[in-house]
Amino acid sequence: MLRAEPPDASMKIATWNVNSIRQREGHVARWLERRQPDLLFLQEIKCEAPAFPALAFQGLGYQAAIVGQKSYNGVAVLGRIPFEVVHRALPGLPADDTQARYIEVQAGGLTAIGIYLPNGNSRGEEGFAYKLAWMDRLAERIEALLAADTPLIVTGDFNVAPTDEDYAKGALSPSDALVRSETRARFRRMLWAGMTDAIRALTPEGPVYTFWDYQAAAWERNSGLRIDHALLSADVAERLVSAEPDKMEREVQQPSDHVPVMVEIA
DNA sequence: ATGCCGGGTCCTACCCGA
Repeated sequence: MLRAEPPDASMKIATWNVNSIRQREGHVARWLERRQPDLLFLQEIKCEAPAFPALAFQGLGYQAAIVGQKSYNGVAVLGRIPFEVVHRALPGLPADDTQARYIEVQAGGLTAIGIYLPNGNSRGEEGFAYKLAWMDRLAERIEALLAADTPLIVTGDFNVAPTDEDYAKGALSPSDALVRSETRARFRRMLWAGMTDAIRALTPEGPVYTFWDYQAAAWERNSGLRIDHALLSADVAERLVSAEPDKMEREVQQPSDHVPVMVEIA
């Protein structure tokens, strides 16, 4: 007689904005071998699916699902556990929106969403309005899943520094789309809906950056931002063991400007 | 106030990032 599947003993879920997967294939492969995540969400792969080096990752035991786009954006997930893709675009966006920024999967008893949230600094107020609308749709998606008691993690490049502790002095203008009050209000809406900011749950104070600009010696001056996040539903947050950026990846040759962030769930 | 660097692409100046 088969017993019901017990919850997975432990899961490691990571996110990484790689700033071109073709430039960072080796970095990702080495990181998979070193850190062994169960799921790794990627952002800014900057290519369509046929150009994604899926075979290289398959050789390391990881299957890929790709939501590609030429030149800009593009997200993917690599998994060493079985997963099923359930959405390849954020529900509620206009049908003619072709920007590749969202992937939703079911894996290990969870719903896991990887996002590349619009930056909002390009194309003036129109670009900022696009960011805010995207955040409204994301909050609605989260609220719908929570209303159905779905164990949930939403992770990725949010392009939001939630508080003034989340960016180095001088790293951003107060009018930047990453810190504007309208942006932060929408991030808070996701927290108020019931999501836990995993990094801040374990490190309530002080700088915990995930991004350092290539320019102006930002890494050397530790002029960073905390904009890559993992938000957890309450039942998942109860199982939270660790949530940290891997700063070693900013030291390597030709790094991404973002480092990976990994969450471990008991 | 702008560029700094580093991706991308109609391959070469320009767009985008945060």
